[in-house]
Amino acid sequence: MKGNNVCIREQADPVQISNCRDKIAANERSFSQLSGILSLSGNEVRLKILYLLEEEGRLCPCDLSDILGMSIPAVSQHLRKLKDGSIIEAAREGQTIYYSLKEEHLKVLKPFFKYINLQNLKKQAL
Amino acid sequence: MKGNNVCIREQADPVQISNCRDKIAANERSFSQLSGILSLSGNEVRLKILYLLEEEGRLCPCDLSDILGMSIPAVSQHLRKLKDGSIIEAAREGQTIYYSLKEEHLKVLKPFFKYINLQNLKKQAL
DNA sequence: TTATTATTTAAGCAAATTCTTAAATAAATT
DNA sequence: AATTTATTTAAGAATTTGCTTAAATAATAA
Repeated sequence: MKGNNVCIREQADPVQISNCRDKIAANERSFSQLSGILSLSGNEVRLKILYLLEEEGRLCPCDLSDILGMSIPAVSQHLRKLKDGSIIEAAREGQTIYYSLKEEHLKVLKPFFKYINLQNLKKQAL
Repeated sequence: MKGNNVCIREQADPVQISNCRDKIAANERSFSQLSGILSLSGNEVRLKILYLLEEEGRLCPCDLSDILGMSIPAVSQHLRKLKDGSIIEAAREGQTIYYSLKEEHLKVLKPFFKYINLQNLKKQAL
């Protein structure tokens, strides 16, 4: 960011700006963590995967690929991102690997599932 | 997606898979809408902007640029995305344009602000 | 031990994201 | 009318994302 091209508003409130800077600085970690979770959930395929895991308890890459109509490597790569973000966990059972939601970030995710199901109810009420 | 490279599990439950497909199909619009909001909020800069608008009521690009320490065009382009997504709205006042949160999607956003403030309280409790 | 099944990994590519810089609007001031 | 101020827009570059295809693991079955 260059110094010029900057507007120095006369009406700007330096106290407000300073307070805002403090608020941002005080929550830097939270913004980083939360935006991480949100950007993972903000992909339509991954949001569907999370919703399905909530509904079904656990699912394997093979079934997810079947349900979502996309290739297994594509699904697997989404699952890895979610796992890297500590949003889901894997449990092996023979050759099959079952993925499920981790408790850790469920509080952030639950409202999303509620939103989806609420929209569905509204639709059915018509 | 190619037909081969597909695993046809013997233990796969065709009824479960069919039900899952139905659930996804029934909520296609909701997934699209919600993932849109989440991907907008999933950028750290935009999440900060949304948080600041919630805290302050309204802010202009100039002040946001100052608070966040980034160029005005960069901020302006984030604001446009948020406006295109109906998450914020603009109100002109002379040369200054004030942005604020729209009521429409506040229900989805509110938990994020609560999360940030809760983390902050936890930190202060130490 | 060889083949099959379920999954992951890696390389490559097209598209999307996010910044920078420079130029264009648009309102207020001189 | 010309200048300043606040903001947007556009073009370009670096990075990230999300798929495809092919090859690599890893467990089970023949």
